[in-house]
Amino acid sequence: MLPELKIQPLRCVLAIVDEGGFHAAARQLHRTQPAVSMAVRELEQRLGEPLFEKGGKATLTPFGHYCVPRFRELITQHDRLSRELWAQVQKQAGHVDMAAVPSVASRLMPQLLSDFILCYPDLKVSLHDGSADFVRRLVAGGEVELGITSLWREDDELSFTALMRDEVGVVCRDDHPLAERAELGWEALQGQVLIRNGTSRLLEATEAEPLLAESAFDISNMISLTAMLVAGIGITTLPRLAFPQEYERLRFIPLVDPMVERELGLLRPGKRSLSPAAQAMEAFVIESLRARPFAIP
Amino acid sequence: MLPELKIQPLRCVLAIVDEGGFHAAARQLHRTQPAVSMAVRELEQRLGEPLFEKGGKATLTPFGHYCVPRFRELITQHDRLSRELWAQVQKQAGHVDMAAVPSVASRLMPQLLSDFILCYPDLKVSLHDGSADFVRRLVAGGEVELGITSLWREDDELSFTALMRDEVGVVCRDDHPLAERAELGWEALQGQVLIRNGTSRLLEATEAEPLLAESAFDISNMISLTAMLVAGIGITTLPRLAFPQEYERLRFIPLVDPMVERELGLLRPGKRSLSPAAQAMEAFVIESLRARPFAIP
DNA sequence: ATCCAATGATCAGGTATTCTTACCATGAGG
DNA sequence: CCTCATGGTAAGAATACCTGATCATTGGAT
Repeated sequence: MLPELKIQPLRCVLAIVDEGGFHAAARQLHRTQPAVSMAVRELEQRLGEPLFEKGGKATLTPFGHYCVPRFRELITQHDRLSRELWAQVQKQAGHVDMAAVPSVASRLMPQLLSDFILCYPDLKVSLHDGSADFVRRLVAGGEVELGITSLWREDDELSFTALMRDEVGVVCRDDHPLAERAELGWEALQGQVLIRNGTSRLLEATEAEPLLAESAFDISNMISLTAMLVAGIGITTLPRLAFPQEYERLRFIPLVDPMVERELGLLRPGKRSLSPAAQAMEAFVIESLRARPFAIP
Repeated sequence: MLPELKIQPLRCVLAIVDEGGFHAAARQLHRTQPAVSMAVRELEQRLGEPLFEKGGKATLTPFGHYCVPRFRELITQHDRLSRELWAQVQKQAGHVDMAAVPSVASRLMPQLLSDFILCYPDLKVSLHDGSADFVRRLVAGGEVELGITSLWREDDELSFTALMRDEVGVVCRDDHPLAERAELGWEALQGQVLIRNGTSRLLEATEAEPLLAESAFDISNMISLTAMLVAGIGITTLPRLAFPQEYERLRFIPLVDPMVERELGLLRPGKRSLSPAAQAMEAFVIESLRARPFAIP
């Protein structure tokens, strides 16, 4: 019933009008002149009404005059869309929603993002941060496309790419008896006031697990935790990256017996694919973190 | 450089999304399922980015989600335009600019237009009126598409279709000595006060031409002319259709010696073609006036 | 007047595109 | 385990499309 207008014939008509002739139009369109003639004729008989006068010159009929601005409008819309999609695919535009664990968000992401926008100046990035589980839920729920986190629970809906090792150490105030030690074994911590935190479960299923039973506090908030450490109330264990190095009085002593480390990496939806912008970010994150100390090759 | 998006593949994508599957989409589009698959694949590799996830079900990628509303927008625009053009061609919409000589405009057009809009309820008509020469100039200049007028000068830019004969007669007041005559020859008018008007040149090159030399007045405005006739100041000649029959005291006496008549007909651009709406009007005018008294078959 | 250059139109031919028919792989449910 | 649904794949056919050569007409120049 309704005629299906194709883009190219419309473009032909506009070219004829703009260039003022079939030959010139053909030149502009990189076609031969008969192609232009036939495209127009096909369009005309599809519409059931001629667009150009029959005699010699390329003159519009009244109906043609009526059509041209409308054709031009549709072509403009088409080209705008085409350019827009192309920009997306070429990563010259787009948006990435991502999430990271707080230590990564504050210690790695600033540099990483500022490098990223140098490569892709027109991409926009939104960064959420929260616990590893929070990050996992954001990725699984599709609210963000990528997460940088540590994974402890396998999930076949998601795919995890390990990128960095982050060793666990003991954090205490500089006047603590253990503060000057270069490294520690877990036995040295027995009897100490140990404050649990969100990362403490890394010690589970290791030789150091008995320590967890002794701990009196469990502080998940990082600000509160550091306040307690600075006040000398106790000690805690943290991955190195989560150690708040901006506090002068706190010390980080690697735990070597047992050696405990978390694997930080990139979490992405396993089945679903990524937006072009997120693909760029994914590749960029992997390349950046692989080039760092403690990287997992 | 920029990919040329075709309408049909986009429609495929929307159908898949709306119907929730390739098979259902194919059914809706009256295509086979492989055609849909291939259309999508072709579009995807033209964009350089998949729109649907690869595994089994018809699920959009993030890029697909990004595209669908934009595709829908473009398709909507396309369909709107398509419907609009179709309505024009089918004469279900459109506009006719036309012009007519005053006698036609006031005596024939009211009925004709009211009949016309019964046939084409959605067409709009603009009617201008003026002297025959004014009508000719409007048509020649493209300001109106059709004119109904009498033609005395040939013009190969325009094409004229004669439709009605309109005989010239003498108009006088009911108490005039000639008022009761059933018909007149030109000799009977000698010595009368003859008022020229815009139609008087019809007498030129006829036996009655000497009368024109005697006339003292030349009144082109119809209101003024009738006022003078009603006042009994003189008599004039007019085609029957231009005779203002609403004035009870005026009489129309056919001039039979010589028999003078004008041909009223339809004037249209000779070379240029007409808009669909004007084509409808042209055919309607010809058919209507051919069915009238004094018609020229 | 006559030639000439330029314009569109036309037609035959080959090439691409795009549809269909038939068949395959996979996964969910009985 | 079988069946029915999904979508994907391959080969043939129909269609659309472009090209190259040729023709008819027109408007200037000579």
